[in-house]
Amino acid sequence: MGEERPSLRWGVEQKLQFIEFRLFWEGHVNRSDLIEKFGVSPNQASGDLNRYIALAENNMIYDKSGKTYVRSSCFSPLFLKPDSTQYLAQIRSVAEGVVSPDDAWIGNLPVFDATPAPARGIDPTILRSIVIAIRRVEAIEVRYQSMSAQDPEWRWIAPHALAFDGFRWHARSCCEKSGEFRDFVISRILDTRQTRAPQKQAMSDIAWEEIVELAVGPHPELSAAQKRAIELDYGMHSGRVSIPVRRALLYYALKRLGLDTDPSARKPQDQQIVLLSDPNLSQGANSMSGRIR
Amino acid sequence: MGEERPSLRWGVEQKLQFIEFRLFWEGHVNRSDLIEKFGVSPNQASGDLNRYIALAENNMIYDKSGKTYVRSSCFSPLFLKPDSTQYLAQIRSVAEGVVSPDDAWIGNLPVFDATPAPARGIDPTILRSIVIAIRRVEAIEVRYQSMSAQDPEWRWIAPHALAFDGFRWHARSCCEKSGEFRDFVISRILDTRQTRAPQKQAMSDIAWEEIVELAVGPHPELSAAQKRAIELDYGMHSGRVSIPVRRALLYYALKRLGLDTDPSARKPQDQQIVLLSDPNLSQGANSMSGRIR
DNA sequence: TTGTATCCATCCACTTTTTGGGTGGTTCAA
DNA sequence: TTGAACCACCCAAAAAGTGGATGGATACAA
Repeated sequence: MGEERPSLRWGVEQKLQFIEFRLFWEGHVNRSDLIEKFGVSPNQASGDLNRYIALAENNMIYDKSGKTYVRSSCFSPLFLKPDSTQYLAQIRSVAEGVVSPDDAWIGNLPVFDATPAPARGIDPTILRSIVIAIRRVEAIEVRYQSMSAQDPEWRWIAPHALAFDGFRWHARSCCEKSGEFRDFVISRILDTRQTRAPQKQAMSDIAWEEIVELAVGPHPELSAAQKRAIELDYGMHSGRVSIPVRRALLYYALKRLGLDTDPSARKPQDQQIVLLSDPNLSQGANSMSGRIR
Repeated sequence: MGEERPSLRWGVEQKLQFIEFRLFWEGHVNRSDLIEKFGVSPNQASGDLNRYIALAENNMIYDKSGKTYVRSSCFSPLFLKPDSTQYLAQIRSVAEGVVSPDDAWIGNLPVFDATPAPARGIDPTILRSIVIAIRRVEAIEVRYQSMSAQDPEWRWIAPHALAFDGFRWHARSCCEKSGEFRDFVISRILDTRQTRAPQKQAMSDIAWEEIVELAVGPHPELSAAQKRAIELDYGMHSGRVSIPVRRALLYYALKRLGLDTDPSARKPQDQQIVLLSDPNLSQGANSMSGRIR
C-alpha cells in the first residue's frame, strides 16, 4: 500500500478523476464516455481505463453483458472525494447555463428546476474593472443609479470586497462622496471610467469586519415532529444552529431567511424558523446606515 | 480569417482557454501561472504561451519590464466567451469549498462573502440512490422524517426530478402512500433501502409540468429613482418582468422573493417588489396540496 | 558598477501520451 | 448466423511534455 504515485500529468489525472466520478455517481463508465468528454481516440480511452484498473485494481470490473465497466462493491475512490454539494452545484451550473452539458461530468442529468433568481446580467467589462480596482486598492469612478438620485450619476467609490445577498451582487465600497462604507449593487453600475488612489486609505470597514452570530431554531409553535424535520433541514443540534454573518450582510441575511418580518406575518408552518436570543439584532438596526445607496 | 483550427487536443485547448481567461479577467498571464495550474514544466509553459501567440497574434504582448504577458488593447477572445455569471459562480464555488483555490482559474480572488444559506450536508450515497432511482424510473424506499409523523418512517417514493428552493434540495416524487406528488426534502431522508418498479407508472405530475408566469414590478410607493434602481436589479422593462415558475415551486418562489406575506408587512424600501396582476396565484393556493410532507 | 535574481526563449535528446491502422474476441439482438 | 457494439492488443508515427543547458533582458541592491 505504500507505493508512491509518480505524480501523473494533469490531463491524465483529470481523466482518472472523471472515471471515478462516473463510477461513483452513475455506477459505470464507458470507453465512449472518455472519448466524448476528452476527445481522445478509442484507442487511448482503452489505455486510460486500463491505467485506472492498474492503479485501483478492485474498484471496477468489466461487465461483458452490460458492455460497460461497472463499479465494484468494494469501490473506494482514490482520486476524488464524492461530494453532494459539488454534484448539486454542477446540476445548477448546467441549468443556469454557466457550464455546458458537454463540459459537465454528470452523464445523465436528472430533471431539475429551481426557484428563479431573477437578476440582470452583469457586463463582464464592468465587473472586471471593479475586481481590478479591488485588487489594486484603487478608487474607481462609476455611473451609478442610486435609490436617491433621479438619474444615474458619476461618482467615486473605493471597493474592497464583493458580496452576494442571495439575488444580487454588491461591491462593498467606501463612498467617496459621503466617506462611508456602503453596498453598491453591481447591476446598477451602468459604466465605469478612470481610477485613482483612494482618498482615505487607512479606514476600515467595521460593519464588514464584524461578525455577528445568528441563533436560529425551529418555530416554537410547531409540533415535535415538525421541529425535528426543520432541525434536519438546517443542521440544527438540540433545537438551534448558530449562523455567523458579517454585520454588513445582516440585513440581507435576515431577509433571505424570512426573519425580517414580524413572526406573526406567516403561519408557523410557513415561517418554520425563528430567531432565538439575538443580542446583535439591536446593532443590526444601526447597520442600516451601511446599506445600499 | 477562414483558417480552420486543426482541432486541438483537450489538454491544449484547456490551457489556451486558461490563458485567455487570465488575460481577460486579470489582464496578464505568466509562465508560472501555467506551471502552477497545470503542473507542466517551465519549458512546456513557454511553448504553450507561444502557441497562443501564434494562434491569436494580437491578443497579448510581453511586457519586459513587468515580466509578464499582458492583454493588448485589441484583445478579442478566441477560445472563451467572458461571462460574469461564470466568473461570479466560480468565486462562490471557491467560498463554499466546492472548488479548491488550486483548481479555480481566478488567480487573484477578491475578498468575498455571501448571506449564509444554512443547509445540512447531504450524504452522497443517499443522493446517489435518489438520482439513480430518477434515472431508472424506479420507486425507492426511504427512511423519512416527515412533518407529520413523530419519528422517521420507511416509505416508498417514486422520484422523478430534483428541485432547489433556494435553501434546500427536494426530490419531487410520487408518494406511494397517498398516491400524490409531493416534495421530499433530501436532507430529511435519513437512509435508503431497496428499489422496485413504481406502482402507478403513467401518472403525470401536473403541478410540476405546469408553468405559471409571475409578473413582478417595483413597489408602487417607491420614488421614480428607486423604481429605476429596482428595475435595473431585476432586469425589468417598462416597470415589469415576467418570471416563469413551475406551479410546484410557486410557493417557494414567492417565499424567496419575499412575496408570500402581506405587502404591508414591510416598508416599501424593504419590500422593493410587488406582484402585478397574477391570475395564477389563486391556482397557487391549490398547489399547497403538492407541498412538502 | 557589478553582481544577483527573475523573468523569458530556445536548442537538444529523451519519455510519455496520443493517434491511426489493423486484427481479433465477446455478447446481444435481429 | 450475421451485424452491431462493445472491448483488447499490436505496431509505427506524431504530438506533448520533461530535463538539462545556454543565453537575453530587466530590476534591484550592495
